[in-house]
Amino acid sequence: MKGLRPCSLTERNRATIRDVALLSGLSICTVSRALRGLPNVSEDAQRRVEDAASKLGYRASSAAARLAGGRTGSVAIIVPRATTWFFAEAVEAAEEVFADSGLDSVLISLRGRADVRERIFGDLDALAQRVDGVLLLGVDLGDDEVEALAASPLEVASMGLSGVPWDTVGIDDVRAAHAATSHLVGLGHGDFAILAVGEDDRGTVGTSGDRLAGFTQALAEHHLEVHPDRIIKEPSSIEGGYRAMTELIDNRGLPEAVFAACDEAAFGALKALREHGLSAPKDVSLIAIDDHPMSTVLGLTTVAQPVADQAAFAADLLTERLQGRAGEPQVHRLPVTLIERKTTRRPRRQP
Amino acid sequence: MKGLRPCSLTERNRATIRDVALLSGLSICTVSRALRGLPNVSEDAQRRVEDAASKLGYRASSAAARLAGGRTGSVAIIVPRATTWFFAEAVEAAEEVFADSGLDSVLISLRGRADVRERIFGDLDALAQRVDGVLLLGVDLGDDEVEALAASPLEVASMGLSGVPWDTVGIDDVRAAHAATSHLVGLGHGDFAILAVGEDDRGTVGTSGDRLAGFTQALAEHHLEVHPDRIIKEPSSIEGGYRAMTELIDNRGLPEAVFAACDEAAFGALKALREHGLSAPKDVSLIAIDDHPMSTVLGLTTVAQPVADQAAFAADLLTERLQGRAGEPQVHRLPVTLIERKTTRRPRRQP
DNA sequence: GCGGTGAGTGTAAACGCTTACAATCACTGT
DNA sequence: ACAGTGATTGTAAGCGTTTACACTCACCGC
Repeated sequence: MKGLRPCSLTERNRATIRDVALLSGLSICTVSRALRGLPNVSEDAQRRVEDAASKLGYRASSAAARLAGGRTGSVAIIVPRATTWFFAEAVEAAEEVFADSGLDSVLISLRGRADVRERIFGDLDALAQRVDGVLLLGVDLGDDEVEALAASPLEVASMGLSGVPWDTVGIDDVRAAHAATSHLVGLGHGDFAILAVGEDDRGTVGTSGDRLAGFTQALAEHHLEVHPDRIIKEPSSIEGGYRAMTELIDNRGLPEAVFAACDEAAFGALKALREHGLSAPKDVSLIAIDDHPMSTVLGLTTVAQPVADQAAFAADLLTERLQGRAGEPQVHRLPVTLIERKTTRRPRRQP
Repeated sequence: MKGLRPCSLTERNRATIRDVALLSGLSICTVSRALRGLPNVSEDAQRRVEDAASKLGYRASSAAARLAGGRTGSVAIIVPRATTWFFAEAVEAAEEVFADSGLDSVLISLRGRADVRERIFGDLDALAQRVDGVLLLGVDLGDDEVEALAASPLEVASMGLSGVPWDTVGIDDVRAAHAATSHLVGLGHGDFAILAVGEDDRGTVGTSGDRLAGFTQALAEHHLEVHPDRIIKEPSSIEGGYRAMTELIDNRGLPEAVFAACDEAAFGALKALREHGLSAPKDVSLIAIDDHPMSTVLGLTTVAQPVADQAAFAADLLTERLQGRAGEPQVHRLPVTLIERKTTRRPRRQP
């Protein structure tokens, strides 16, 4: 207690840990430990520190803490795109969880820009310098990226990813697609198509791949085969859905029932239908996955998934890891529910 | 499983400014100056520093820079909500600008939570400790908040705010509403309503207030008065628009033409119409402001505003401020364009 | 009594940068 | 010649934490 010269804290300067030490009559070190809830602090000391800190309105400098080897107090939320409803919803839910834990959320949108992706995953050390952990929302990762992330000092959690060596939460996409398709089959349809399953250089993988699998599987269970012609590979977006449905109408022939990979693709499909003087469910049954807020407006039948819940859950898991939870990576699948609205119905059998 | 990780890689230490100094044969101080583009560095020194830095893959530690009184290298993007299309679009555009300038974007969503708002604006020092600047996207500020922000060391820029002592960009909401309303008038309608102009404890202010003003003004120019009954105060959301239109249909009587404060409100209105067996433009002309991606799907006539451009512009202004630009705060208004689609048409005059 | 133990506390050295201030050096005008 | 000047460079003192390590005391079993 002798090395500390009294430091008059003026009104412009924040109180430092030193001021707290002085006021509480303890050393900086003890204060630091007390503040962080570390062991080996007597109850008396703990109380004195807390009193002094609150009296001074003390708030630790994150910069100093970070530099001294502590944590940065922030996490990165990485998304492929930030503009779609799905990701906006997920980002906000995650941000809320982090904010409530006192963590700053650094948003990183890949925006489909290869240079951005490169910049981030190519230098994870740089990222690790600025954040403690990474929350991946719907980012499809290459093996090399998974490896790099796992090897980095960063804690990681993800949403909508599987087979990764960290905590992850999502829905069972195969099952969701299966449910949607089964609904279509149950209605009595006989001719099916699947819309807007995206494709990247590794083929139809990830979410799209799973949904296609669920679709195929459900049909197979009813001894129905899927003609390759009925699988329209377009991005899972309004535009993609629009182009896919247009292709169906113009060239491949309208099926009785259509399963769109996501609600937004279904919206695009609806637009294409309308432009051709067609509509659902009159001319075709249409179902999707998501339950976008616009789906209720358009009466779209869909398999609802809890987007915010998934993201919040994943954010929680990451937060816990950052607080030191150890153990095997967890995998959680949240349930989905079919919401029947007005774009699906039994086919009218032609005479 | 976290089983095998190359320890050597993880343990590796980054190059520090010291290493650069050593390699270049210059002092730390000179290196620091060279790296930051400060004056009083010879061309020779500059080159040597750059060579050494790139050879070592040097990246400054933001934590250390921050602690030493320099900049944090990050900015806060504050939004009232992150889940709507409007804000998602704006956030991503801003994030892109910041990322390209090497700035981290810390996302803060107010989420309508008073405690969050309090936490942020009540302790701007804490925020200033973690970010260099703040970008406000569509956040309606109280006078006290404007004052606090202006008094803080933070650089500030905003989108969709006026009368503030910092750079701001937006559209002319009065004029946009005027254009929308004039379109309705030009079509020959005689009975108008405005939907989903939000209201907070200070009355109808900000964007909603301006749009209401533009509406009233356009009608006044044609010697038309607005009955208070025809101003439906509800939040500018799908739900709000739905409730507003329902109120109109059920209780106040369907007008000939409706101006919704934003596209999403119009979507809600469309839903209400459909539920009553009505539709636009058959039973009512409907126009809004925004040009949401779903508007093309639904054929909504609207006044398009460049959301991403506004946000990017504001982000640019903030970036420049952070780089030392001085001068009077700038105010920019970006142009809007009326997009006529299928929810508006001339009234069929009853006999 | 005595080394051993462990909880509670303090000392001081990092952490990697910024920045006053001092130092150097070639010119300048007188 | 010589103080003055301005451009360039170096020295070293912080910035506010964390943390390895040392220290002080009961208190223990023997």
